[in-house]
Amino acid sequence: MSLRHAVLGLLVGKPASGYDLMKLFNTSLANVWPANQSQVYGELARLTTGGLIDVSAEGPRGRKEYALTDAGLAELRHWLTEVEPRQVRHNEALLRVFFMGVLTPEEALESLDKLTRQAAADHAQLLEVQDSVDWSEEGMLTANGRIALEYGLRFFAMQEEWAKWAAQQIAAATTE
Amino acid sequence: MSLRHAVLGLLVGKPASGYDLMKLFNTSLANVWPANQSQVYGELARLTTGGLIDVSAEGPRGRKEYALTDAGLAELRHWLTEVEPRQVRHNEALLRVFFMGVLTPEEALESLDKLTRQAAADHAQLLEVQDSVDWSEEGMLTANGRIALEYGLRFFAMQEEWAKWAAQQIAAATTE
DNA sequence: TGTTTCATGTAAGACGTTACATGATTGG
DNA sequence: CCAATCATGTAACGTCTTACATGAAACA
Repeated sequence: MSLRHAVLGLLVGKPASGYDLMKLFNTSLANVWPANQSQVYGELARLTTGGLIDVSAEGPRGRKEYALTDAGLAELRHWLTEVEPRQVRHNEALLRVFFMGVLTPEEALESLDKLTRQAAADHAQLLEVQDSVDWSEEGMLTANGRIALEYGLRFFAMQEEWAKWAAQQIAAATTE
Repeated sequence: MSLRHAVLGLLVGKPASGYDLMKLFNTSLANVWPANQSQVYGELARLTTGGLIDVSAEGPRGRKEYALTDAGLAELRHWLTEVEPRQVRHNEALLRVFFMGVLTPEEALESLDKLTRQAAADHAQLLEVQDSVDWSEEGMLTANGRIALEYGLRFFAMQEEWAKWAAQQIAAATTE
């Protein structure tokens, strides 16, 4: 049920419409907690019913701006401090590695090479993000955004190194 | 739809019952592609209907052993070589970092410390797995299992380092 | 005036989780 | 004979994806 907390978190400090939130999900949270439009609008309705957010303003084209209520902030804080993070790792890349044995060594190497290139590309893209963001602005998303971004950088670097190493292992076992 | 491919992959070379598969999901694939009993039995029924697997033997207590058909192996190979991996990263730990700004610095440090300890514990657990597995046995799961395990080791090491670094950042920004 | 952007919502179906329900066989 | 293990299946519920449907306002 973390979508709920993603929405609450994005509303901290500044009211936003479903449309605004979608933009945030597609940019800031794209690599952290993806969500689509149906999900967001549905969650906004449920959060409103539950009293965790409310409509703070209405604008043109039926625009509704939602703001966090006290109960909403309390729920977010409760989740952050009291609720144990559940770590469900569905790692499709790893699943593919597990079954790489049904491929020929050539196919396996090709697929690891693809992974390496993908990781390198993702890494480069994050570096671009890092350069394009104005880190001088103060705010929760920029302060902790930098820390989250660093995670991404380290993650992709690790993935790239690992994929290269894995390819070496396969190559070594093949020529053996 | 990777559950399907996880099941197909586990059936490569050796028929197994739903019960057998559950054990594999809870051990080998626990950190790669978790699945529960309902899911597995449901998927076995669907794969049988689709002709990707078939009942190769029946045993006591209604035991049904399923084996991969040619079509099933072809589907697995197709998935591994032709289907683009979709990378949906729902990273709850990172989501929490994003919204850490609503916590006091003390609370934030506490939560990063918890992450550090968790990563260290996970790392240690994998090391135990590494030591307990008999790597001399030849087979797809052991060959590529070692590569997948290395991924886990590197991943947890990275996570631990990163969480420590993040705590330093927070601490530095606080005492500033 | 026409295109783009803003803006919200619903419906169908796939996928996943938890809990319930049942019973045979093995081993001590 | 009793407990543990083996073994399968269903039901209810919640979440996520994809697609459909609609229309107002801004801008060129």
